[in-house]
Amino acid sequence: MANDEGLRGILEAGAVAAAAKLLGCAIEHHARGGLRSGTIVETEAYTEDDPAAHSFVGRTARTDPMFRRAGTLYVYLSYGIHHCMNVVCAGEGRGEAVLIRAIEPLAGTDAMIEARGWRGKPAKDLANGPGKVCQALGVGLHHNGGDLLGGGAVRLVAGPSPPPDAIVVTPRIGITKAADWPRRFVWKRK
DNA sequence: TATTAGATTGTCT
DNA sequence: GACAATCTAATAT
Repeated sequence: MANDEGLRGILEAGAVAAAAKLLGCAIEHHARGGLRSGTIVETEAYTEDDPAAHSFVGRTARTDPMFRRAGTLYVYLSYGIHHCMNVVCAGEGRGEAVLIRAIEPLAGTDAMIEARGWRGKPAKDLANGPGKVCQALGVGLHHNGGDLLGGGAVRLVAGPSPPPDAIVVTPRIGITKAADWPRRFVWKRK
């Protein structure tokens, strides 16, 4: 585990390395209604040489935060209805980020269920997808460009690292380019 | 339980 | 005008 300074260093090391080490860390959203947080259990790395990455096309108005310094929160809207959150990695102008694909509810589970209209279904499936993570945590486009390490409403908190043998690397899903790149990291528990 | 098809909005060419 | 880093629901096994 590491403190905020340690986290920043991990992020600056690059998206691939950061994706593996972010497993076990927690995302916190400090809102008026209460604290909502979850443990990161699935990530996906996007680098500047990745055809599937938004940054591959170049820096645009939408992907601008992705080119900022490590620790920046990058939120984008997908398919017009779902938003996904990323942790910007590397350094200024690099265009690397880690997509938070899934978390395990830690605190404020009731608020998540109510926000998502989840009706008595297993909490395990409450945020097991990129779009669900944002919706469950209440993270929206207005958080885009924020600093996860700067004490904002949305924070990244260090947590216990899962055992190396519990980390599974698999091909990516839901994209049309370079989908077979093994850059999806899943914390598999037994 | 696994697989297939449809929905829906912003951004880029 | 077309595409996109997805989710949900319904149908088949």
